[in-house]
Amino acid sequence: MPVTIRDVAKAAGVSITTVSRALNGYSDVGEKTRRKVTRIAEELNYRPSAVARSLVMNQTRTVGLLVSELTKERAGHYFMFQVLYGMHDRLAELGYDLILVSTTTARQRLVSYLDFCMERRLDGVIVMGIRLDDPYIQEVVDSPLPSVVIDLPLLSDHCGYVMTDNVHGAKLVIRHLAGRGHRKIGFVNGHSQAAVSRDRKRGYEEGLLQAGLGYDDTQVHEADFTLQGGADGLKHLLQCHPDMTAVFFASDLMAIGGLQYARELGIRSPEELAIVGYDDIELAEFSTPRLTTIRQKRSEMGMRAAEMVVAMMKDHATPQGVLLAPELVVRDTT
Amino acid sequence: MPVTIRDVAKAAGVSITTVSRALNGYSDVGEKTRRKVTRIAEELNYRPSAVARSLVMNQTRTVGLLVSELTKERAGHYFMFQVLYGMHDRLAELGYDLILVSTTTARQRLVSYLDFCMERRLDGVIVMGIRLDDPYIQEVVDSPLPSVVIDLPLLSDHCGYVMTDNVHGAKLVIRHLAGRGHRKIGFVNGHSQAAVSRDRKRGYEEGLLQAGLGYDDTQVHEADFTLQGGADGLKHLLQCHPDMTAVFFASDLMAIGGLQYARELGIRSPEELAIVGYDDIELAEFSTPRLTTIRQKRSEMGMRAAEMVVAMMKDHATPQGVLLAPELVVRDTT
DNA sequence: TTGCAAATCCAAAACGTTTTAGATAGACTG
DNA sequence: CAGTCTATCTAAAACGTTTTGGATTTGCAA
Repeated sequence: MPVTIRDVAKAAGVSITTVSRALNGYSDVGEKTRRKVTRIAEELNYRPSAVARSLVMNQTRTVGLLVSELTKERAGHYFMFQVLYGMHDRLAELGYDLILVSTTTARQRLVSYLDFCMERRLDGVIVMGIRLDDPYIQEVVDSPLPSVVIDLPLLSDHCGYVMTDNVHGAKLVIRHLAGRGHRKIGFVNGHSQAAVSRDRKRGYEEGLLQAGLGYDDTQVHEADFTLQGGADGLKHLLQCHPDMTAVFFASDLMAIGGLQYARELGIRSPEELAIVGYDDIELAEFSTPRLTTIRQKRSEMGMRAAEMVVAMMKDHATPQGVLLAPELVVRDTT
Repeated sequence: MPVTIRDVAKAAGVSITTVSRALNGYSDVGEKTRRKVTRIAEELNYRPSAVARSLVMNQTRTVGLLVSELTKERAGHYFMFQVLYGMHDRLAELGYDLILVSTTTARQRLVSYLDFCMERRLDGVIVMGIRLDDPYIQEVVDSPLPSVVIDLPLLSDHCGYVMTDNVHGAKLVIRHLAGRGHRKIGFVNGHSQAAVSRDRKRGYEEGLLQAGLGYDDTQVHEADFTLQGGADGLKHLLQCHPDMTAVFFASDLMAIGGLQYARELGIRSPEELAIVGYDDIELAEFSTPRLTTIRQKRSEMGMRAAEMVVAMMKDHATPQGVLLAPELVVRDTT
């Protein structure tokens, strides 16, 4: 059995109060007792129980990560992994831990996501990969639990969000392509139940208008965010518009799928078809030809989400909507 | 403040003991009191505090996931994500939760990984992405905490492992290539500090001998597990052995890197160069040409690890070494 | 010496559960 | 009717911390 504060107190010949206060750096404990207690705690290899502490302090210093993509299609991980990395790293810095709350957990226990968080007494929660039609969405907004959503503009009393400015990102793409002289630009979007899809589509549209190019609904094709979806999207677009000279894909994975499909048809990029992706995942730099894309600062997204949820938890900060700036990365496909 | 067992007891007009026993399905509580208690608990939306329960039951029903790759190179996620998925899913089924314990957490707190687990009173731990020269390795083996390591054959009193039979997997590759008539087969291995690299190299070697082909050290090149590493590896191999007709890469990502490099040189696969990868990540099926590879049952790896650690925790099962069977997936590059 | 402030220390309560060891009441046995 | 058994309930202890409110000691001025 692990050594408790009582053991330390006994060995040091002081009360458990003193041990607690000595170890936690309170000022009302003498210097030599403090040293003695510290030494003995060290010797006994004492580790204060986080669970006992949580009980009495009424906070677990734990935030949940709710990710629904963990269960279904897993195309999301190219994007999510680095967000997770940044998030976890910053949380650790701030002294918080991360526990996984995929929706499967909730479903299998037949309790709602919120109930799970309540039972575990989580201090806050970060939500990622959630769709507009996801039933959890309402729960997140309504919940009094401090929460931050990634890639979905939910703002309420206890809910903030972090995402990239996708409208602007898509506009950057169109401006870039128009600048290269393209007049007919297609768009393979992600599924309509992602908030980012709506924004990127709006950016695409506004970008076209600003560039003096007309918007044509038939030049847009909606797919999922997978390789296959990208290939299918391009195929469909080329059927309707064989004279298209550039295509914008709403994710790098889809763009790479499109690139492969183009290669199969013997269409060379960028000579015959310019291609632009979105996200700047690692693969974008290593595809052949290297993919022009919009960079999202993924690990920063994670960090900002972590910071916001912590601020809400400990300083009762009011939730905010954070929009990160996208960045055009020009490589070989344009 | 959340509603406690005391509130329920008061509202139901019984003792807290009875509430506890009613809700936990004990037999020494009358049917009508049970119904009443259940109803009231429901009405008050009572959620028993997992932390209070953990304290008194002396178990947190939480296992830690220690993954070192979360912090450094992130090539690992193509492989790890689905392992994580299977692991988390099975753990949830078994009533356990997963908490992230990347090494950054430990480092930033200046406590060892084990101390972290002790403080949080984790019931067990699963380790992934660890290297042979990782300092944590010793801690894991020595620790009395039930642990399961993925892709590293560590077996001790409290430590089991789950991995694919990599020797066999590599042999399958060589047998397949030899069967296709290849006489000179190169090997781009992962870094030497991965246990899987050693095994795959051994399988490569034994496979060659069994096929009656000689083993030649200069036909092996060691890289990291990245796209770039694969490209560099192939480049190096082709310089020494321009007459090589097939190359086996120790990961799909490296193989895809090699494929790209080959395309740049105008070398067609499989006509001029057969290529085989390892892992069967999603990308393998969508590369052009589609990649022949060895499938690892990633989500099963996660599940088996979950099951083992749970068995060790609650049934004091003795740890085991689990070797999963690899599977040759023949596609277009051979 | 007395009084008082400051510096140290500590007993006990509290956090929200589970579990132990009995208590109470009703039913049955003889 | 006494005794025993069973069914149902509960008071209190325990888990390992933090915190509150005070107790004790020390040092120093009056």
